Amino acid sequence: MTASLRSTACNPLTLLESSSTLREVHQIHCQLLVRGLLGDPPYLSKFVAILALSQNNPHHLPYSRLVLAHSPSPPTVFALNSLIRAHSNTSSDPLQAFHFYRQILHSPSLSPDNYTFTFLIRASSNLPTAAAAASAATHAAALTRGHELQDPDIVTKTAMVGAYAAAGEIDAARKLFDDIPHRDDIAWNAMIAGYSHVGRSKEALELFSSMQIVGVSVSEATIVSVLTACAQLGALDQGRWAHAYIQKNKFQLSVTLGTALIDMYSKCGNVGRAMEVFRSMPEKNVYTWSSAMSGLAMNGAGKQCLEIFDLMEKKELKPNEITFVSLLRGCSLTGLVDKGLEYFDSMKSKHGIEPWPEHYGCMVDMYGRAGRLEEALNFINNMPFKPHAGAWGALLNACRIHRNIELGELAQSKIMDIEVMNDGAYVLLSNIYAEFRNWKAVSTVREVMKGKGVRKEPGCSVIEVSGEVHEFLVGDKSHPMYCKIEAMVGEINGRLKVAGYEARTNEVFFDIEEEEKENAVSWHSEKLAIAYGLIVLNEGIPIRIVKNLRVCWDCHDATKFISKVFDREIVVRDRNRFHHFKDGLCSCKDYW
DNA sequence: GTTCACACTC
Repeated sequence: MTASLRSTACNPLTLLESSSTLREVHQIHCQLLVRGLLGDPPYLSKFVAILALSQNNPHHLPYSRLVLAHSPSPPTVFALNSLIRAHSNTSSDPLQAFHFYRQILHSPSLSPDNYTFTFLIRASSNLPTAAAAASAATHAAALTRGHELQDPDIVTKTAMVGAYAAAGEIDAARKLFDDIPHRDDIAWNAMIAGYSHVGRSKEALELFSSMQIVGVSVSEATIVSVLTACAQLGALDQGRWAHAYIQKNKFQLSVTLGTALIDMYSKCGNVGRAMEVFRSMPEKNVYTWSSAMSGLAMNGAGKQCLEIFDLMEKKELKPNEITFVSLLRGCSLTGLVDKGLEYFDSMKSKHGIEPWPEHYGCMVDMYGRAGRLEEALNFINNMPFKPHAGAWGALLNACRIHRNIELGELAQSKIMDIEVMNDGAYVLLSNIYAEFRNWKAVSTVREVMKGKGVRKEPGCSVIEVSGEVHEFLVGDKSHPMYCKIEAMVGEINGRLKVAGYEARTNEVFFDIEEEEKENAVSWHSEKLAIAYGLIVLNEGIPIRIVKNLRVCWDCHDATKFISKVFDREIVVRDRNRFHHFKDGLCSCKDYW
């Protein structure tokens, strides 16, 4: 042993930080007892804190609780704060944090401080339900105001902004944020992250530009949230800008930042660039690999997705559940059924990972898309737990693709047993009836929906033009350039007709309100967005659209024609994958 | 001490 190592070893607490087995911890604990160091409350607190926050072994946290419970001297706020922090970070039971909080409140000699509240708020935001988290956050806020903490510091307030956002109370978070007198960069980051997190991406980007106008410094965390927002919106221009910002300001390409970049490029349809980032990253973790795989899968590069996974195995990196969701989706979207089954079986046998309902859903989807409906049904019937709505949903979607009414009706009724208000299930079933031109059945489904108060989620498409995001809804007339857009849709329809395109109206009859039925085909939101793109984007610039729902057959056909007739590349990201349209063809090969 | 990354039948 070298001299420097020996001197480190002399400090038991330093040694404790790297201990990964309970045996080592026992030895250090004994040593401290023998040397009488634990009689000193600050020393004891430090011991408890290091142990509680150690990520080396899941048994360290319970052990730290025992140490504190059996100590002769009363706990300090520091020790209890550390336990609250430990339970707010990693514990699967954040409610435990409140147990230690009560201990502070009940002790006559202790009172909570700003640290206590910061960690408690963090614990609140990790509670399982949004309602619980919201009420806990409110509680913490009330306590903070009622307490001698008349003026909670900016750290506590920032944590509260994050807690409200995590609870889905984003407007309450914004109110808190606006009330912080001297907002620092971290407070701005928390608010931007909050918007990104709940999917209010446009507001995230708007707040980011205000942040720059005010002149607050931009950090890695800011850019990560901005990239997340760009990914959700499919805002490639702004995402590229953020990437350039990273390079110009010489930010280190950390694992988090690189992963966010991969995700952004993938979700903006530029998977080639995503893979360049992936290859250039000096350090990667399971998030990085999973993101790359998911990006390849959603862009239809199933083979490469599998290659990445094989490479990961070769490097003996441990995949997690999400890696397998990405992998199985890759297999599913490219029709690699047998390979998919092999991977699915290897989850348990080779990697010791118990499949989630989502993995079963992917398998059902995989068999179903391939037209192997009986096997898909078998897979559902042999699930080790009660099939969730998603498994039946995958089957129902397969029944739509492969036109199977009987099985479709079964799947739909199973979904109704689980989720009465599942609008997607009604729409899929009615689309199956429509394929068979059974309008009576279509209108029955419609009546049932009406009777139960189920509404179809409205279609919405967004397009980014020179860094600005434009949103279109079905039949939306609110855009300032609506007149020109309307004229362009007319031109599109005219030129498509000449080119031999015929509208398929089967599916759309159900999609919109009765009175709009006539024009429905022309007015699906992506058509408005494409028309707008044709008006404002110069020739040769691809039109990129992001849609919240699945593309309907008609729009898919029409977009193929548009790509040929207008000689324009069109990239559409629908609810779960990309369609790259060029010269009258689509990258999905009509398989989605 | 506070802010940041992967998926999900649709």
